[in-house]
Amino acid sequence: MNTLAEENYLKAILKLSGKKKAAVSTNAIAEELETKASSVTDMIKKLTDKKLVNYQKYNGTSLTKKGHEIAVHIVRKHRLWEVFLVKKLNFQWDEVHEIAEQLEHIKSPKLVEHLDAFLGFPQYDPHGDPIPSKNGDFPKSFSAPLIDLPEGNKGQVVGVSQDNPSFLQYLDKLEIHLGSKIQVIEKIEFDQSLEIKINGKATHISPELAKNILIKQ
Amino acid sequence: MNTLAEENYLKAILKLSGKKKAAVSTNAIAEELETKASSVTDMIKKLTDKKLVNYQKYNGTSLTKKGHEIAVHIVRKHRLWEVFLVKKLNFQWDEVHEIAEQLEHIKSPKLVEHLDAFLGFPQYDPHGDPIPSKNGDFPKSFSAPLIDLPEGNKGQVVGVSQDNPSFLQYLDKLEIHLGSKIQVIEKIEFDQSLEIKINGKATHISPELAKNILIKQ
DNA sequence: TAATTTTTTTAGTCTTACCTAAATTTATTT
DNA sequence: AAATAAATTTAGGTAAGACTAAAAAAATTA
Repeated sequence: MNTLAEENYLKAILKLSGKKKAAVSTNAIAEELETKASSVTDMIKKLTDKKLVNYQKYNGTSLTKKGHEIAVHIVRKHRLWEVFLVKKLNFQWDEVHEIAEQLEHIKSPKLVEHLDAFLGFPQYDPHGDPIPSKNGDFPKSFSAPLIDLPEGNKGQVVGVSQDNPSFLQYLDKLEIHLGSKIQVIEKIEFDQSLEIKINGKATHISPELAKNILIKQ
Repeated sequence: MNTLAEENYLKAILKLSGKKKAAVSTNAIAEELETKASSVTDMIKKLTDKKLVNYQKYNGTSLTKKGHEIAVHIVRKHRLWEVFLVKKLNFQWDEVHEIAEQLEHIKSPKLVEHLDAFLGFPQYDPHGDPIPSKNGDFPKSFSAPLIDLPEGNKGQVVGVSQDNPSFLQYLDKLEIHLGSKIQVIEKIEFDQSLEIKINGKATHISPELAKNILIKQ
């Protein structure tokens, strides 16, 4: 069994290595976990001993098969709990991340499977992120950042690529939710900002925002 | 905010001190938490500094008002989660204690209140134990151990005073559940065992069992 | 390529929460 | 009341996981 700290390291490495499973730098992990590089080196050595990561001095860290499985399972729990909080306990989508950070570490395989069934085997969490199955498979999702949508095209919001509350609250204010239909009216070349139409209303949004909204056409 | 270890100590002291809020011995705490007396002394000093317990060398430990509040709140969370696991996730009553031991430490006041509402503000957990309110008040319950019921009398099972799985599974086997009606046919003076009638069937049970079944007449 | 900067690792500490062994206090017997 | 036993505390140590400061390696710049 793994400690809370170990689980958080595995999760951070998964997040940073992305789909290509690239090696992750010590500094990147330190920044992600808001800790110091020296602490990361210590922990990485421990995870290496447990065969959860591959590590060579000065050369970055990647997850082993076992480490990857564990990390994905934590993500599964995190996202299932988020669905529970929003769908069953009526939380807002910007309130659930922190609580799910705690709940994801509860250890009981049976609990996860019962929760999954209770929620009706959801495929996406309240932010549109895919929920891995029991076996670690992610549902396929075809989406792209709003900023890549060509001028004139329409699409539907299927996810967001951040979960910090201020970002999510701003989306709420703009009345942009999962399922909202957005049309790109104009792409301003000067600063990459966008003129969009949402719920019939025209709005102007920054490229920073548009990068973090995921669209399915 | 308190650590997991601190919370477990407060909970243990609450459990051991009972309704009279009696001072609890160092050894009793050590046994309850399966640790050593010297470790208990260490932690009690820390809790004293935080003004969560009253402690005088060689004279036992009791909870302060603040310590009592925290401990009761943990019990509240534990029991609400047990209700959730049994009522919503279809767990058996002997499976939930361990998982609730983890869930009770999740820190989010809003989560507890939303969960309480979601469950319909239950007053008792799946073992018949009273769930303290948000303010720490326990619902009144009039119950007594089955062993104290006089010969011939009938009563209804409203609770159990243990939650270890082997005890609960044995009750299931005997078809004794919350709400079951029991009549004491005969009290055997020799070994304090009981002849009882449950669901029309006569059964013989040990005094050890009868002490841990709570009855309302 | 040499010098400088950045990244990473090592070495040595700190705190939490546990431990064992020994000392001390309290309780129980004789 | 003295002797013994039991309970409790103190003293000193350990492992996990963090830290700072210094050393070493790698990357970048001049």
